[in-house]
Amino acid sequence: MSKPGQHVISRLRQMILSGELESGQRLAEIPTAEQLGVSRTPVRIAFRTLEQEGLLTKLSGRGYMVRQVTQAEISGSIEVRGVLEGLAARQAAENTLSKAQTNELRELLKQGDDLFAKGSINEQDLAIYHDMNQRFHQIIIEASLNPAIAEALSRNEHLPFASVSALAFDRNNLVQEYRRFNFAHMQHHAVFDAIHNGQGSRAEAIMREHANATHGYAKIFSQMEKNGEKMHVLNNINSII
Amino acid sequence: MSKPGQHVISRLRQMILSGELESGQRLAEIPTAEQLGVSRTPVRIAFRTLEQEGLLTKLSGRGYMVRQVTQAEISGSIEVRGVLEGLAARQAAENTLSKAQTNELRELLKQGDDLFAKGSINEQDLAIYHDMNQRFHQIIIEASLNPAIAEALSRNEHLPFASVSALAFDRNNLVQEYRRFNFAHMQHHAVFDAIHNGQGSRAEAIMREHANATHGYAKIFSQMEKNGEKMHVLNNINSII
DNA sequence: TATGCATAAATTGGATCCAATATTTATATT
DNA sequence: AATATAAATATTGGATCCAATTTATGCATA
Repeated sequence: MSKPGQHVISRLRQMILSGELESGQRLAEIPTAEQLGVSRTPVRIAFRTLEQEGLLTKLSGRGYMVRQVTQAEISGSIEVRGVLEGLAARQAAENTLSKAQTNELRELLKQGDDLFAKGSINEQDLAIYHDMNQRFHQIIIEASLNPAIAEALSRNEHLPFASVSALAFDRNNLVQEYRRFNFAHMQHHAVFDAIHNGQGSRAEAIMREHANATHGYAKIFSQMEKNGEKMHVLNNINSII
Repeated sequence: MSKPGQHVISRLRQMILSGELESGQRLAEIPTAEQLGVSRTPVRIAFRTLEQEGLLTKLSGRGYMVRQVTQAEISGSIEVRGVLEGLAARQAAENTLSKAQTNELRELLKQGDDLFAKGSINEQDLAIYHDMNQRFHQIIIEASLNPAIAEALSRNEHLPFASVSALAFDRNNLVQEYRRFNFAHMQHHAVFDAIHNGQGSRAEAIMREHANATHGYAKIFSQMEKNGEKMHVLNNINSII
């Protein structure tokens, strides 16, 4: 049996993000504790932590609920991420990248070039690009030397406003996804160039536009919502990020 | 005796923000529980909550510590608040203010005009302006209709990057504070005008500049730090906000 | 005197019991 | 049948005990 403790939080978080616990589903301490094979104490702490992370909503007197997010909230979150990552790009440009950061960013861009050179992508390519994209953004946030950015971002990291990056939600349309991600990749090039040349304002502007591309996915969710389809939002979102 | 429960969190938070618990001070569950007259359980939950709020730092195996913030973190936080409040101003302009919001903002600006018309301010004026300023910013954040902004801001609300607003830290120099706050007040006018005229980009730019004015206070803290003075940062910051 | 090891102390983590509160259900009354 | 009231249920909140882990201390040894 896996170690208990802090792991209850991770386990519940993973269950929410994977969609195993559906958006809107109610959770009470006792049944959850029994299900996980632990006592109420760690579950209580986990619920409060996940509530603060924005993954659970408290229902006074009736337990907790897996948070439901509306399309408006998704769009708003995309905007927030845009300005925060834009600030990161600006400050990274002002601070100058370290040699190691420059090298790793160049390597990531190179790998992306190879990926898109074929003129088409498959699901595996998307998975690869997903990881590369995450790393790309992470480096820039680190290079900003502003821990407050990561702190502000962490509140919403499970939400869908992420930069255009990874596994397409609608994987059936790989032609469209190729265009989408190839364009995002070109934006990465532009962001890097601006940062590398110390053009803070330019880097910020491109990064904000880059983040806005994610609105396309928000629209897909919106459409699903209208069609009455179940919106495993947190799940899908997380795949996209 | 006051009701226990959720109040342990509020009490500890207030003790930290007021400076009663000094920055860097260690806190353990048992002594804290005894001091507050409760059991360990609510204290445990409170510690984790306050850690997530950024008020406590966990020391593995040695309890918790009231968070210490460096001057660099303060400056970084000011920048973060700048872009978030800038976004709020932009979106408020795009959404159009409600009649009630327009009226209240106008009333606040009018009261500010009266306050600064005298050509000087005293401590009481600063306290009044503090409340007015908070309300001014709150309305704009609400008018953005973007809850993600408030959510991202909440993570840092106890930190010092706030908009130039309120009780001067260095209250002895009231002439300088008059200039500082009068200028901030004029920026409020400009932000309102831009929002009212639907000029989103302009509103955002002014708001960002407005937030940057707070850097002046960060420098004061920096100076104190160099002089080896104790930096009750959270306390002072909170008074300034 | 410095260092490594063993022991003691401090501290958090988990489980369980009891208390308080809010919600739901059932019942009686009009 | 609708409503108010009361009982029952569900659920969280707090206290306390025990376990596990980490840190601090002291002692022996080189």
